[in-house]
Amino acid sequence: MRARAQDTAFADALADRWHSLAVHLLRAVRREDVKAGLTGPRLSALSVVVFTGPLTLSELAAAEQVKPPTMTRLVQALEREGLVRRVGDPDDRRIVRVRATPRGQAVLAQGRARRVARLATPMAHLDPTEQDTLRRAADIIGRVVASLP
Amino acid sequence: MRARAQDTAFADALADRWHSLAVHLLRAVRREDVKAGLTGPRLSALSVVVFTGPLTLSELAAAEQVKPPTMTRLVQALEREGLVRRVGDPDDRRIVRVRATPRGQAVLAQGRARRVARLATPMAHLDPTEQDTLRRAADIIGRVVASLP
DNA sequence: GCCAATTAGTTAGCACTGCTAACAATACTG
DNA sequence: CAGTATTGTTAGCAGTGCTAACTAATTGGC
Repeated sequence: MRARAQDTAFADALADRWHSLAVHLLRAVRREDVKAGLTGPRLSALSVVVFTGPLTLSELAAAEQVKPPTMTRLVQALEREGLVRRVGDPDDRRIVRVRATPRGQAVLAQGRARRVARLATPMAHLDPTEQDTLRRAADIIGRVVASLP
Repeated sequence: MRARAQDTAFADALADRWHSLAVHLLRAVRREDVKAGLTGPRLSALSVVVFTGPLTLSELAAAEQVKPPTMTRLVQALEREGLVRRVGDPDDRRIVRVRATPRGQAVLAQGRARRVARLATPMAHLDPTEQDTLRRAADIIGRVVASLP
């Protein structure tokens, strides 16, 4: 059994490393987003709308971990560009449902392809063992991140 | 040998997953940065100044992958808060060297500890096999990210 | 049924980051 | 020395994110 101090130091080093990796990964990927003609947050929100289907504005804000006023503005921008449509709910007229237009779906598919390709290309060249390590690590990191308050 | 299409699809899924993880990891960590009284970019710049020692403004901008005007503003903010000092170079008077003050070093140490702790705590509770997976995955992701243009 | 409390979304205004373009000051070079 | 290159700054823009304050609609208690 390792001493507690050593465990902590090891975990600190891991945490530091992963933080740094996240920063660099995102910086690299974000450059690609620009080419889609959409900023990161807009592309990300559009992605949720496309894949999760019509959502209320609040649901979308929660999914993107953003406050409602911020999402209002993102949706306005997406709507101005014709990528998304706001549909009122007949039963509860306070509610705004957001759904992707066909053009929104197309733009997302392209932007996503570009963005993912940037990471996917080097990942496709890893050997199968390494790919498997990444798959398992993703689950672990996913749990760690999900556990954060 | 697997078909090319399958390899690509697997790598795409991995890439997508890691992109999403990076976004969520950083969002969680950034909340901690706020408690340091510093925003993410300022803390990050301060970190480079503290660990890499005195740097010119351009070097700092390059290290943070940001354009000079952005770094000028970050350094101004850090200087206003007494965390950093700008020192002119006697040999080349165009140059501004940025160095951390003792207070800057102290603030960084605290903020960094808080930020890292947020990730390190759940990571310390992983079993050793999982920690090892993360360590190996970090190297792989590091190589992938480093390979990006 | 009606008024109060709650809920969904919006508007306004702020701080911050990041960019480009244009500029000043200094250093280098033919 | 004149012209060019480099370093850093200022100005002004677009975008994100927040809180506070507001409107409109729904729900609950009486």
